[in-house]
Amino acid sequence: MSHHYATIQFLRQQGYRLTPQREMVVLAILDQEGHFTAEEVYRQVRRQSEAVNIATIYRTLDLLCDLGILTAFQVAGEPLRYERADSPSHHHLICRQCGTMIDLPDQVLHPLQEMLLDQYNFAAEFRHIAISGLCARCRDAQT
Amino acid sequence: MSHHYATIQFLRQQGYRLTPQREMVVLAILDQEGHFTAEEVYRQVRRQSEAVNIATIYRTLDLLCDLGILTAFQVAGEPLRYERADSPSHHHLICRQCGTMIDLPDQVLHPLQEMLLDQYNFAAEFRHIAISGLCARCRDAQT
DNA sequence: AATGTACTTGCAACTCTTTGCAAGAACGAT
DNA sequence: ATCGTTCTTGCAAAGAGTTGCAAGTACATT
Repeated sequence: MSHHYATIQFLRQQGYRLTPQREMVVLAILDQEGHFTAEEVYRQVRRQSEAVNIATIYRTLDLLCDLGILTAFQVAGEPLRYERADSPSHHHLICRQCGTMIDLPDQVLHPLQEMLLDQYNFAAEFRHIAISGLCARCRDAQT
Repeated sequence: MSHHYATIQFLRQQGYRLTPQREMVVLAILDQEGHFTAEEVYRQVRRQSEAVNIATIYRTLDLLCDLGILTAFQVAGEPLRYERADSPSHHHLICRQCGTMIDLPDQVLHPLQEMLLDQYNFAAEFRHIAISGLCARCRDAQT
């Protein structure tokens, strides 16, 4: 899903119509690195064309999430962020005090995942989670 | 923290002023069982007095979170929910196929919590999390 | 009890996101 | 190439929550 044409084709395959707006959004998100907000995609798209409404951006990003091309996550109090689903799976530690975000590799959750499968017979799917807490500095500052 | 007077005193101890608005919010949340939204607290408080603004409700709930009297959590796509911090911590496994909810004792997350503290120096706070995945039955049905 | 200051509140405006609805457009069928 | 259906979009308004600012008030000080 790294080339925009593949994504466009996939859209059509799923029975969605190919509109210029959707194509521009797809192009814009392939340009982004890491995670991005709807607002950022909007600004990027607007550089190409005035004729796009922010509501369409939101709807398209939502659609791309449903199709598994994007994943979304939210840091409390901040706008929703999107990320390409083909980027390596990872999670975030977010300090509730200072807002620092620490990237967390996927495998950190493997032990928990195995445990839930063993003891609860439940196949947990951690797509893109954000764990809230206190970072080292804010914890030190508190005491 | 089960009696409202204790909470009120605690507020004052921390250097916050005791206003009728804050007292009414504290009384209202002690009335609630389980989790509740800002809107629900607002309605409850409005039954006592017209003279409270929704912004004050939000600010007070926010303050009570900071003080550790409440915790907040959000189910995606739903309004933020608050819960008394002294209620027993509970988590859920939610099957994305059949919707079954499995209760999860708090200590299940302890190993992960310790690991994050050890290796990332991050004090994770798991309050009322919902883990999505597939339960045993739906997994069997799929193969 | 009156006063001053700093904290709080109410209000209105604003941010982020979603939604209803009518107008517009993609695309399969003719 | 045209038509019709159905999907999409733009627009405006609404929902959820936050914020700046001026007015109000709790509380320590006198």
